[in-house]
Amino acid sequence: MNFGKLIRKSRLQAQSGDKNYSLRKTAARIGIQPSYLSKIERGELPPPGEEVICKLAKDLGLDTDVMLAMAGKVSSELLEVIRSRPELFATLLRELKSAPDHAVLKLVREVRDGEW
Amino acid sequence: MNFGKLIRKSRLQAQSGDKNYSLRKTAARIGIQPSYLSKIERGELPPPGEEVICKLAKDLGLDTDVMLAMAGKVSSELLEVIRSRPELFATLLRELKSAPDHAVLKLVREVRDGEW
DNA sequence: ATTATCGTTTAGTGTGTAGTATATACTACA
DNA sequence: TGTAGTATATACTACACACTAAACGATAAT
Repeated sequence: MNFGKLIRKSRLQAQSGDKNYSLRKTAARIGIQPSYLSKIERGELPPPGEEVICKLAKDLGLDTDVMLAMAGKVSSELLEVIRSRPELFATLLRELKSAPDHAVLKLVREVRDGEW
Repeated sequence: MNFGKLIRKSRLQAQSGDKNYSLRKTAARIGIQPSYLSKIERGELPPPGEEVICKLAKDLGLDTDVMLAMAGKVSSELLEVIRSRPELFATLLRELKSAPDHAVLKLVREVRDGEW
């Protein structure tokens, strides 16, 4: 499932229960042209920029980070986290590159429990 | 200290012990025009792209991730790590955003000791 | 029937990124 | 004094990104 198809699928699903999810209405809420959204959904144009992706994800109830990833991007907020302490986070991410999900999740829990 | 100044400082330092670190020689090794390197060092142009930054860092013995951060960038390798499991790493990074260095380092050590 | 809404088509714009190429000017030294 | 090495100035290129605007044809509602 690529970016455009997922957007269209989610939008149509939303539309089935709420007629405000037509392509035009959705585009209007997001603040883009209907033609642009149409082309994105059909994959005629590549995914939009971060701001538009975030608005779309929010509007359609999708995970922002996943949608950004599908678009080949990473949230600028996360980039800033890395840039603020590049050596530290570069090391951590490289170590975790091939760690299994549960190992990463374990770390998340540890941090969440405030172990410092 | 900004990107250009650090490059120039490091290059001049290297040049004091090895005359192959003139602007021209360095640019030639990196594979860019001397004029371009000059402008970058003086901040007349913004920092170069990832590839050139990496070559420069390597050539001058600087940390690649730090230099990328100074240029407002993050290694495409690390971006790929995040994009491969966006929910997981987005959560982790947001949790660690305001964690002190030693807490992050502790995690690095844990992972390094292979705790899974 | 007509007007409203729908998705799509066609054509084009502005901005940023990542450089190249060539010419000029300074400085030391042999 | 000329020439080798150094830095800087000026001008330009090529391409990707992130969209806008207007009109078109089909379908559905009033």
